[in-house]
Amino acid sequence: MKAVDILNRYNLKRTSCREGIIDVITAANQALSENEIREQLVGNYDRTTFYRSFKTLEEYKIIHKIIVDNQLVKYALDNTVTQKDEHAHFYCNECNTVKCMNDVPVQKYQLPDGYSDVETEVLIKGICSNCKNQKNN
Amino acid sequence: MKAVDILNRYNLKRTSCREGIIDVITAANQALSENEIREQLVGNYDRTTFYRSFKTLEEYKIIHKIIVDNQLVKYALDNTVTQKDEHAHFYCNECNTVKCMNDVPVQKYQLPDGYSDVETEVLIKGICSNCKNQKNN
DNA sequence: GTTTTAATTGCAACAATGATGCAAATGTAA
DNA sequence: TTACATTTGCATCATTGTTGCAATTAAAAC
Repeated sequence: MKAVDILNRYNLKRTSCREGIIDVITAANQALSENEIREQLVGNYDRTTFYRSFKTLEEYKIIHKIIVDNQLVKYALDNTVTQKDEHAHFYCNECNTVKCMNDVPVQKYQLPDGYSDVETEVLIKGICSNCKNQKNN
Repeated sequence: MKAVDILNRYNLKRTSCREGIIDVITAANQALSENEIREQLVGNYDRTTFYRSFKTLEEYKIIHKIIVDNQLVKYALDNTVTQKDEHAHFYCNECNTVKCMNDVPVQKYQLPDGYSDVETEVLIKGICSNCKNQKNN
């Protein structure tokens, strides 16, 4: 889906900053940090504008944050946009990339009596296939 | 285990700030935020000291952070100290508390070819038994 | 195409937080 | 009690999240 369509769907104004952020995230096959997105973005935006664009896109659940070790922040398109189910995230300890594992659904957890779950976040850390290959060569 | 013993085990100096932080976290039956810990702490410590104590305790894996929605930060004793297995965390959307679900082990996820996992973090969001009870009354 | 209106931008400014250098204070072991 | 290494508190700075406001821009109405 094109950035314009996504923005329209939520009645958000089509500004170049928002459109750019969505385009960059869509094009990437991994979650990107704020800086990685800024670098790939055409045009230079004020810090505040950039920050507010993210905030808006998050509020409307177009993108979502993934945090690793409470430091590294990466962004990816949200399920509501990609139409996929709740999925696990994978963080590679080698190359520090984050990927949405669309084929790895979040499992159901059996909670103690009285607890009810609404949503579950799963972050798997390890070595990605890319880095594994490089090690074997 | 007493705070002193924990510090000794890692050859960390027994300072009142470190000891206090560990004591407060140990006494609580839920994960606490930095402010919650500071409030319960006897004595007043400089912002930097407090911050550095946390950093040290985290480095030595005595405590660990749990982040919810990338905003709320809570701390709990680490597995290496409590001797428990990798467990899920539960965040209550009502009372905003975080608990270590020691009885809810992290499940194994089947990753795509080439990926290997080292560690998995699970955060389950929902309603805790306390809040559920209050609603039913 | 022009006008109108509401949302967005860029800027200034501030708060909160993470981080470091350094002298004074403290914990630990000799 | 002394000696040494670590930690503390303070000053200071960088980064990041946030808001108010006037200027600008997007979208809708004409």
